[in-house]
Amino acid sequence: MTDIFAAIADPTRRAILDELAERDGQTLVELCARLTARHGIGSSRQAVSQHLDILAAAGLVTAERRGRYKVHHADFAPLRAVADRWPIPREET
Amino acid sequence: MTDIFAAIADPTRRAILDELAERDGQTLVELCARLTARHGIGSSRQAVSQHLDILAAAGLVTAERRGRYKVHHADFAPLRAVADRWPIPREET
DNA sequence: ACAATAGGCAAGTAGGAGCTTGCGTGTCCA
DNA sequence: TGGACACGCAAGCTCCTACTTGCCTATTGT
Repeated sequence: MTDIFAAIADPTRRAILDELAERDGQTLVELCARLTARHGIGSSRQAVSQHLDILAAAGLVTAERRGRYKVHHADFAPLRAVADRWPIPREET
Repeated sequence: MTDIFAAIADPTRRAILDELAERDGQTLVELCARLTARHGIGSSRQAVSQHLDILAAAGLVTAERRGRYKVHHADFAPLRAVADRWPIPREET
């Protein structure tokens, strides 16, 4: 279990979480395609795979094998540690 | 205004925010002393100063001159962008 | 006035993070 | 059954980040 703050520090990893939040259960190549098409991120398959490893190590992503595919799911629960660490003032005006 | 996610990615910077959350209005040398004493962080004065620059660039820290001192304040409002980006599930069961 | 204190600026260094490259393994379909 | 597809593993490279080093300015107190 690595540092969750470091996990969300990278823009590409944040885009991956954005993608999985919008459409859960994507495969690796699917993520690559949509990152390129919708986020302007031209990362290679290996690069995205390494990012997924880091996200998984932080507990933010889980994966299950489906035959020759590997389906990825996002779990945002660990982000509570980020949101609750400091007293964020209420949305006001 | 630099990346707020990168700003909170460093453990030393998080400790600085912790310190300012607990005791607002500390000076640079004060922060150095308390980081060493209470967080086991032996960063030099210049290192902490550079961290404060990064936190200020992210809008998380403001500072005001008080004679020969410089007093630092934390502002956690920008962290809403972090807490609100993804749907964090409610404290479960 | 002078020493001590608080902080600032800038160049140089070492380690790590992200990416690539190349090849290997397992699964599905025609 | 063979080829295409989805993914895994590992070494090498590059660039950025955190830190140090050295010197400087400004303010305070005696």
